[in-house]
Parts: sequence; structure tokens; C-alpha cells
Amino acid sequence: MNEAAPRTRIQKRNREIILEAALEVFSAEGFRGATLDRIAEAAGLSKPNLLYYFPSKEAIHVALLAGLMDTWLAPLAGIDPDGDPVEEILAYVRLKLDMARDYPRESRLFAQEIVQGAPRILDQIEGPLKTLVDEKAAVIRAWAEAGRIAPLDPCHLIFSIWATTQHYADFDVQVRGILRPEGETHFDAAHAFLEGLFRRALTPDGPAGAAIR
Amino acid sequence: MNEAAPRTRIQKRNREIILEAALEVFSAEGFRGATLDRIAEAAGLSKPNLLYYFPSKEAIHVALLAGLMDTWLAPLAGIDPDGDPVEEILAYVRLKLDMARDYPRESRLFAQEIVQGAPRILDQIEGPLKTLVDEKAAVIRAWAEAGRIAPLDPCHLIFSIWATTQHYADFDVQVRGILRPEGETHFDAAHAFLEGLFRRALTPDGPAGAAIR
DNA sequence: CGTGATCCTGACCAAACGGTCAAACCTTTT
DNA sequence: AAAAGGTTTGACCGTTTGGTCAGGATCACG
Repeated sequence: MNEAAPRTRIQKRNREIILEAALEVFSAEGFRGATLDRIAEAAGLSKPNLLYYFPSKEAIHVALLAGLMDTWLAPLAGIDPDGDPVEEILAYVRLKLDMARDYPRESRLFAQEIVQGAPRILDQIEGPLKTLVDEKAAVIRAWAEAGRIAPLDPCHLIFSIWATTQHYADFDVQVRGILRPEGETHFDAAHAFLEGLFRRALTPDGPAGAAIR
Repeated sequence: MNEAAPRTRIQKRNREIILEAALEVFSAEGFRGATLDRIAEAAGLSKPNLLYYFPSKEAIHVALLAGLMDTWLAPLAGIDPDGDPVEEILAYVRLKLDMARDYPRESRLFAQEIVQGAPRILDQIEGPLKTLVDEKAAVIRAWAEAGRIAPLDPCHLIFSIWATTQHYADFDVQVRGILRPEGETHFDAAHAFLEGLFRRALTPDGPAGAAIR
């Protein structure tokens, strides 16, 4: 089985079915907690059939992570150096929170991988991810030095955005447990809160002595 | 084996050794990823001996989580309604970040449990944790309504503090991967950053038209 | 110092697990 | 329509895993 390129439409379809099922199971149970039997069941395929399309359990996991990385990084890549600094960063926050709401399984998959030391994607982190963060951090640093946003460390700012947004996906159970019986609207509240938090933190102080209302 | 009360000093000592080893292994590999053999090895005891002190693998996990919950909640409980609002919250942030630095295994243990749906501590979350959060949220809400801090949703503020601080423990690998080759000082930088972030976000606006420098 | 309670271990077990394989089945191509 | 290539499966295998057990070692105490 050539893993890289599907040759028939059955291959393409079943690959996708398997990855979807694997995402469901891996994100909920972790790599070790997930079993081929449960993935096969979720995919509606037999276990040997799974292993016809992927050489091993680990290969499925790696394929999932690799396929997701780009999608996951896209919002950060979208920060525009020529845009309005505060609005660009707030737009990023909004997009990242939308992803936590719309793709919680992907978020949890990454979270578990990284908590356990990222054994399968460490190179991706130290490679493409670091490169992208370095690039965008430079943009933010320039904004800060120009006084267009408050002087905050860009890397830690990015971390804080990741942390606060992904929290709503990764710690969903805790959030719901504490907010209950507040309904399904807590993502709206989170949007409003994070917008307020980061807008206040980012907006530069006026020139010394200036009146601010 | 009476699980609740150690009757001899050997019992007490070995219980602690086992829990320490279990923390090491569970936090690194997750519940399903950890094996009794690895815990036994880390504890320097035989596997049957482990099961002499705890009736099952799950019992060890539960004992760990239960024993940690109080410690984990202590900093939040320490927020003083009579203190200076901004300083009280900033002190909480500092304490929480210290815990992420000094007790990363505990943080990762909780993180993994909650990511997977908190199957073993859901009642603790919806019970004592929710109660405590509700109590402190009320304090913060009162501060906000009195105009002593900026008007931010207290629950989401607490979430954002948890998220940003625990991020440095739970996603340590990612943080190091991106900050590299920055040395071991990144917790100092994180302290400074979070202090700046939350101070800016929390400090109330001056009265309309007032000069702020 | 001996005796009962506590502590520890090697050998073992059943279930679950990831993975294999030959053979059957289905699709596409000629 | 039949060969060729792609797909699916039941049965099976070796290993790992959580857990048991009978018996031996060690400790506390009268």
C-alpha cells in the first residue's frame, strides 16, 4: 500500500473514513487509549481492512497529525503586517476561538500529543511551527517598537492566545461543569471576554499626559 | 488492604512511594499509556506489591487525583476579598505560574484527565471546584461592579488565568521548541508578560476625561 | 524468642491488543 | 467474459497487560 498517494476512489474514500474515525477515537481516548478495534468500529470497517490502508496504528496517528498541521497554523499565517495591529491580533484571537469551537477534536488531539512530549511531531514544532512563529513574532515586535501596540513580548503573547482559545476546546468538560447551567452560549461570552481582555492589553497607552476617555 | 487509612509506617511510606512513581508515569504517558510494570519499576517495587497497597491501577489514579485536588485549588481559595483587587488577582496569577513551574507533572495529570472528559473527577469539578469558583467569581464581580477593576466576566477571567499559566506546564515541549535557544529563563519572561497582560487588562479606566500618564 | 500479623514475590492466568495471512470477493480493463 | 488487479474478511498469532494466588520473608510485640 503506497501511503502517500491514493490510486483509486475507493482508496481515497476509505482513507478519509478511517482518518475521520481515528480523529474521533484518538482525540477522545489518546493514542494508547484508542484501539484499532474501536477505530474500525467507528469507521464501519474490519480491523484487517484498516491495516490494508495504513500499515500500523501509529501510521494512522501520524497521518492525522501531519494532515492537520497546516490547517491548524493557517490563522496565524493570516496575520497581515500591513493591517491595523490591534485589529489583526484580535481577528486572530477570534479565528482561533472559532477553531476551538468548530474543531475541538483536532485541538484535543494536538493537546494530548504535546502534553505527552510530542513524540511524533517534535520536528514539526521545531521546524515549520517555530519558523512561522518567529516570523509573526517579528511583525508583532515591530508593531510594539513603533508604539502601535503595547510593549508585550510577542512570543508569550502568541502563547497566551493559544492557551486562552484552546482552553475552551481542550478543557471543555471543566468549562461546562463550572458555567453550568449557563446554556450553549458560552462561546459568545468567551468571544466577548477575550476581545475585551486582549484589546485592553494591546491598546497602547496614549502619549504621556494625554487625556483618554 | 484498607485503602483509606495507613496503619503502619511501612504502609505510609510505600503508599507515598507508589503515588510519587504513579504521578511520574501517569503524567508522562496518560492513564492508558501507563502500565503497572512501569509504575512498579519507577517505584522500585514489584507489581504484585503495588497491588498489595492499591486494589487496582484505577485506584492508584483516583487516589492521586483526589489527593491533588486540594493543593491545586489552594491558590484560588487564597484570593482575599478585602485585599487590593488588581494585586490580589495578580498575586493569584503569579502563584499559579509558580505551580506550573514547580509542579508540571501534577498539571499534566489534570490536563490529561480533563481532556479525556474527566471520567474520574467530574463530580469533583461540578462539586467543590464549581463552588469555589462561584464564590471567587462573586468577589471579582463585586470588584468590577464597584469599578475597582475593569468590567470583565469573572468566570472567563479565571479560565484565562488557568489557561495561560498551565500552558507553560502542559505545553512545555512546544514552548521550549519555539523559544529555543532561549535558556531556562523563560519562566521569568512568562511572569513578566502575564503580569503586564493582566495588569493592563484589569486596571480600570480612569474617570472619563481624566488624564492618565 | 516465638507467634501472629504484615509485607513481599515468582509463577501464573485470562483478556485485550496490534498485527498477519491465505483465501474469497469485487471492480476495472481488455 | 475472463483475466488482472484491487478490496475485504475470518481465523489466527505472539505479546502485553491488569490482576491473582499460594507461599515465603519480615516485622511488631508479648
